[in-house]
Amino acid sequence: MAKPTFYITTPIYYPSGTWHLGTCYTTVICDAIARFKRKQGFDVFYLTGTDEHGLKIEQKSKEAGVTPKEYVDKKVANLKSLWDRLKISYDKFIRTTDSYHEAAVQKIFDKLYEKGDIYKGEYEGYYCVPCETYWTKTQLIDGKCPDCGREVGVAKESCYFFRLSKYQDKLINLLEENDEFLLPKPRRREMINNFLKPGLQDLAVTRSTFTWGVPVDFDPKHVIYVWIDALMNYVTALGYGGEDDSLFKKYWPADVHMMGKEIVRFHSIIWPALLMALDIPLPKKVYGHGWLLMGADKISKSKGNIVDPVELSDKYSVDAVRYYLLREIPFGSDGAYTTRAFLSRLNADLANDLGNLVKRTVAMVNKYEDGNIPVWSGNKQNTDEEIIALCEKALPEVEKYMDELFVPEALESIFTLIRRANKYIDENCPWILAKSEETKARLSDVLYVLLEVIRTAGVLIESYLPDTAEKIFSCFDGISAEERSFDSIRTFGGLKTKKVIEQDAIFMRVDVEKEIAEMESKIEKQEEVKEEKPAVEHKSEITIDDFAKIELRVGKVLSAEKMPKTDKLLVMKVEIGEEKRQIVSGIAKYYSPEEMVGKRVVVVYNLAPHSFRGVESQGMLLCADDGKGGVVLVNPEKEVDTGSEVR
RNA sequence: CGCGGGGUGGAGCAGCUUGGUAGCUCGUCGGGCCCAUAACCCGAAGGUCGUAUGGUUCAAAUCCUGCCCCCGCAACCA
Repeated sequence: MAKPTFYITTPIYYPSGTWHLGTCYTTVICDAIARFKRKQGFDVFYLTGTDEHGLKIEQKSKEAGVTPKEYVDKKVANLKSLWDRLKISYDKFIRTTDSYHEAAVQKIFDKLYEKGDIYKGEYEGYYCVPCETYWTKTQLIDGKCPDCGREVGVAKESCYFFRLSKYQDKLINLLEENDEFLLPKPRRREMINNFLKPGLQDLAVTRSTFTWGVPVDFDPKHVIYVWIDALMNYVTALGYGGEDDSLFKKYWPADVHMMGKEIVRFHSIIWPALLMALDIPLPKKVYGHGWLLMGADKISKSKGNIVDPVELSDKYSVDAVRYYLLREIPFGSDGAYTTRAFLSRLNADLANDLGNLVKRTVAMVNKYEDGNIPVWSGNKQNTDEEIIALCEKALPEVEKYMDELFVPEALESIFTLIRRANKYIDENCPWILAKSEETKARLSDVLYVLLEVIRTAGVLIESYLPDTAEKIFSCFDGISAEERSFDSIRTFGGLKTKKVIEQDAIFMRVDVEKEIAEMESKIEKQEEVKEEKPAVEHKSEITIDDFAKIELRVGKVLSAEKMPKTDKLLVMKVEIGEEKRQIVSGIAKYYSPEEMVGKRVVVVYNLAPHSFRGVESQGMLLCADDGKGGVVLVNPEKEVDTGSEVR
């Protein structure tokens, strides 16, 4: 009989920045799930990859002075080596620049077009000529290009649309009826209430403002945009739309699409709609996990994102990193990375509980049994029943959790067993049993029980921490494949190996305070370096005449109030000489209405009025970035009359 | 009233669906042990379970209501 299949995917990553710990989160979780399923006997296909097209890549590569392909090749090589480092057992790595993918995407596009689900229309928007970019009305800043600040014009362009609106009812139905499709549950309501219920608009699925992408084959001026290009990877990777679609036939529909919550929207609305249009069965599950937030560490906000997964792995082992990611972050909600939490977990669970358990047990077997693993008499005394029961129910429990994708809970079960074993040692005091001939038999049983628990833990933990399992197994001389299987731990007593080998500690304790101090000082140094050469992007040079076009005047805030239903907007009345103007500014997060009143400010006087949510703003306040995402008002150093010009 | 989640001992979480002993990990303190990685084991301190000392009930962390505060999504803005 053919094995049941299991198809799991990560999103495909966009190679425009650097890879950090957050990048690893989804991938490591999927890896643990994939390994676990394989071990359960599933025929697993684990897919990951990169989404390599788009304007940003085109721009970044231009800046770097290389071709887009060269640019992404380098990033992808980095990513692959990161995955290798973290022992990611993906079965396939798809790149949207792979030729089979590009060909399949074109084919899919054609098919949708022929079917009438894609049509050619007019895209109307605000176009900034120098930037060659369209903006929506809401993206414009004071009516100007958010990138360069220049005037934009209304432009029309032909463009292809996907009839997303056609699938609205089906999608609502899908999310409301199918409990399993989108998890965790709260995301479902978010999608329904925020996107589906208000109504879906057809989706522009091509661009002609950049060229780095898959062209529409019958209209090559247009490039297929991310929606179809990227999302389709989940099926093209299996050969859909290609010559050999045997993998597609075998593995589709996907069992789990795993992703961060920021892209749940695309996967739970656009993706199923596209599949419906193509008459492809829908994936069974879309899971949007929370984020690994950086820098909740008291140390400082900006420091967290310097955490480099490779560095952490080199310093503390790959499995320490994997364990932290799998164990510490509550799956549904967000978790924050802190160095202290990372090191505490490493110490408490991996070094103290697990590492030390293995070490002390093996040491005792060496000391009291000459390294020979005793034969278990089967006589159960004291707390034997309890620990044996725990051992036998460990796998079913872990399986139950893994079925629901509760990875941290699965690990918790394993460590409950490990902790129980440490207690078992104290309850039975093997060193006392070793003192008398009469208790030798009992000693042997106790040691056997311990070794069997350790083996069980090793078998269970292999999917999460492959290196650690290997280290545990290496303590058992010539352990068989059978003894490493799930089946061998369903009933207690499967340990058949004869001898034990003493190994180095699996995990060493670290001095938490010392390590944190070290990391801090290192981070400070890195920050100093950063300050020396800030990567500021400067605008192109202007003449004094250009500058003269801008009229800046000093104003005084007469009144200020928060604009209802917004977080960031303050509506102010500002006195500028004889005049009073209403100005809306996005500073509510940094300045309260009360503290604004009476403040002198610098106003861009001749800025065209712009309406925010129906409230007109007649000018703009000058603010400086504070470098931490906030803003600071610019005001005259000495008191001057309102209305006076700033030059 | 845009939508949703949450506020439980010093920290991070569970418990709430199906009201009735507030549980776990870390940290702190005391003890034990000596096989082991200053580790392991036991015990203790510490919680009016955001608030109204609101409502329902014999009984509420758990159900209902008002309010406050956090967070996410959306919106909006830098």
